[in-house]
Amino acid sequence: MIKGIKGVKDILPEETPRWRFIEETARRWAARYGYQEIRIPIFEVTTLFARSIGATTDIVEKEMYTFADRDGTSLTLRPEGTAGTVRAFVEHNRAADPLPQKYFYLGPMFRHERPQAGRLRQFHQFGVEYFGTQDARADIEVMALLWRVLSDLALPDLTLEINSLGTPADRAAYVPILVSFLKSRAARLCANCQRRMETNPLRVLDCKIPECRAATEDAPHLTAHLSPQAKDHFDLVLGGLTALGIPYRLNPRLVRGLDYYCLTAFEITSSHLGAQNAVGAGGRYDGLVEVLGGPNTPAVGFAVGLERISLMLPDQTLPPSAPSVYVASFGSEGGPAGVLLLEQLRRAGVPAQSDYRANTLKAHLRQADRAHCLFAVLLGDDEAKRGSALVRNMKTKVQEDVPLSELPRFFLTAFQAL
RNA sequence: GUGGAUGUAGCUCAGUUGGUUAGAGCGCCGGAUUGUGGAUCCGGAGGUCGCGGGUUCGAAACCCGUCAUCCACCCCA
Repeated sequence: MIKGIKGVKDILPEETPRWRFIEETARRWAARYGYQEIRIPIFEVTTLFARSIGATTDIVEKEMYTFADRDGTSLTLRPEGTAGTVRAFVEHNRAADPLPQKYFYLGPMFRHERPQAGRLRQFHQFGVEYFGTQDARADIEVMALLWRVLSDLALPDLTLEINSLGTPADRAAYVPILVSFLKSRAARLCANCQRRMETNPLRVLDCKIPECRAATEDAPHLTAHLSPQAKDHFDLVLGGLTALGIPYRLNPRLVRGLDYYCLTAFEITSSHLGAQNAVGAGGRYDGLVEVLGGPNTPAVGFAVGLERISLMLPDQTLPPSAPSVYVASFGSEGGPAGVLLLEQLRRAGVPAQSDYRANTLKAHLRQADRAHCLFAVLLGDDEAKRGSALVRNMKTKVQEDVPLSELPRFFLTAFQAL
């Protein structure tokens, strides 16, 4: 038996309604905030990701699905959506069009990791990118949009954590201060953090090991070393969140993994997700457009994991499924009449189904029950002869005789009344 | 890439110190009710016991290997 690829899941019909609901909610809120959909390719030239995400990040170093095209060009399945969106922005010279520009995307991403709860090799993200202003209100808007989507979905126990990574210059000035502090505590740090001290000192602050956290308890905070501009920006962002009634928690240890972030960095976590507790994350990446060959264009954005949302989405949040009619036709005259009726109902816009295997009324009604149909149309030879059918309300069991020609209108009005 | 747990019917799981034709519940199909669903009762279909090797008179069970899934580490959405 040929099986699916490790970490790549089928989304079966039982689950597609919840996915559609999540996607529709995301689209609805994106539209309300004035974001337009962009559809970018699922694969790109490898160097795009290496350059934008950062050559030394885990994603680029060991998690990309990379393969050679026939001419030898190295291609990669997209591990995230920002790189492609920015590439499209630059390639189509969108910066020449009026700014700001606000995009959203929705779709599969690929990372070669060991699967785990809330982590797959093909997973799905909803993300937005706001191009063209450094104004803190853009940061606020993006976070508000994310908060609204997740709140609308009634996801439990969400926390918005926020930090400022400062400007690149701020970080350059801060890192030596942090490193010298870490060196003084090196003995108390785990082996990983000892290594991270060299490769990515900021990450040491985000280590989950209690000993490391204790050792870095009184580490100097980046937020205490912000330039005046960065500090102002951060204060405006926090003030804006408060004004909009969006609760947040300052997390000076929060560091985003991707190279391109600056200033605002945020993450929404939930305690209902197991070890992978981040639902979504984002931040500002003012330098990225330029890095990818475009004009200097500030930008903010976020991405959320749809699998992680789905894991948390309470069933009660889902809207009820669309009402449907079951056609229970049988007999030498009822059978053919049922086939016609099915087609007429469907063409009139009434969802209608039947089971062609069923030969008895009992079998038909069992199917109607199982399919949760609101009505069953009982159509045997007697009914076919007189040109009508019995409409049975599956809940109340009340039956009434309705002429065949009037059935489409009958159901349209019945469904409208729901 | 590392560690741990688990692989028996479509699903959830039993299966005694190794011992005949491998079981249950749910689900599915049919009957009891020759034109009325869900409940009940009865019957039926459905299995390379993950795969390969080994030990043994005999393996679902024990050993080795392998694959897969899940969870965790790493990292991240």
